[in-house]
Amino acid sequence: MQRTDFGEMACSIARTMDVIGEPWSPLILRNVYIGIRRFEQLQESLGISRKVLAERLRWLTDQGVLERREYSTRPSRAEYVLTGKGTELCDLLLVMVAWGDRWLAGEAGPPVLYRHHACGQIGHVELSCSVCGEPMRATDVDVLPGPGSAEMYSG
Amino acid sequence: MQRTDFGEMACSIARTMDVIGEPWSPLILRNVYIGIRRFEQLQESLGISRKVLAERLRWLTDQGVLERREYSTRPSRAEYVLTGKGTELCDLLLVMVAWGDRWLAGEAGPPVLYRHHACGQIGHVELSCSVCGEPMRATDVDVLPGPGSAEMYSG
DNA sequence: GACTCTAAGTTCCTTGAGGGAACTGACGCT
DNA sequence: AGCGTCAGTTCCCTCAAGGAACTTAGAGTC
Repeated sequence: MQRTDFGEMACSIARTMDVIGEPWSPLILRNVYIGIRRFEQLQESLGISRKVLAERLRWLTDQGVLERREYSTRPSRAEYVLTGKGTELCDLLLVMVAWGDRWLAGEAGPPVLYRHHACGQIGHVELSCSVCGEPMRATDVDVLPGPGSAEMYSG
Repeated sequence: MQRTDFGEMACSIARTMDVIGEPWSPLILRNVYIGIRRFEQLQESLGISRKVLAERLRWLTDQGVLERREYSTRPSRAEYVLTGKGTELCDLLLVMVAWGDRWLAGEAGPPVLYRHHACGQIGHVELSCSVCGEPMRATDVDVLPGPGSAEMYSG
């Protein structure tokens, strides 16, 4: 639907939304991440239209987030795997999960749990500063124009 | 456009997407966050259709992410401010910025910089575990069904 | 060899959401 | 009275999502 081209905006949020902002894209990414890699499986597990799924997979592949890997050439059979770029995008999903669990899960509790390899505990992600390691949230930062800014407030 | 109702899925990613997954929503949130709070300012700064802006503001207000605050009743003049729920959602934007800056910024560099209050340095967010504080990324976790899961792989 | 099954898409049609421009209502200013 | 501002609403058009059916190409079975 998105006739406005977010990809050209001088804003990393808009540009990120351009890549995975379409509905379904994060869910496709999530499923590939947990091991659902093939067209048929993705279609069934998500209940997505085959047409839209094909479009999204092509887009995500074009963007370098997924890689289409043929495990059979005749007939053409493929699975989709995360690239490095795509794997880092899954970090974003963890943050969405943390927020969704906190604000939208309701009585039933979180639908999925994440066990951290390092400590073996069930936890969620928190944000910290890449420089000092202290917590870094939206309320803890000042926003300044950077080198790639076209104009004030556009990025 | 989204005829599929993500809000009812047993998946925190889908439910989060239901709240801010529509195009423009994250950008509206971002602008409110940096102080662009009024209809006219939002419309002009984003170049969004007035119709769509009105729809999004109503939706985000209904979801408890924004609060419509009238600063004049006659005539009706309002500004939109972030609720606690909405402020925490801005953390998600910081992660989108970090990814977008890293993978999409190109030659020009990041369009916006974020200075951390605690250390005064320009940095970006990194993800850490709420339990042990060590880095926690998509590659560092196991995914397990939780109490609110309807079925395997649905959340 | 014909029949069925599977996987990965593609094609076609309908509906509804996004975009844009114009309009509205209520006031303030001069 | 006339213009400007703000916060929307209304109208129309186009294009994307949803869904079902179709296609292609081989594998397995009788």
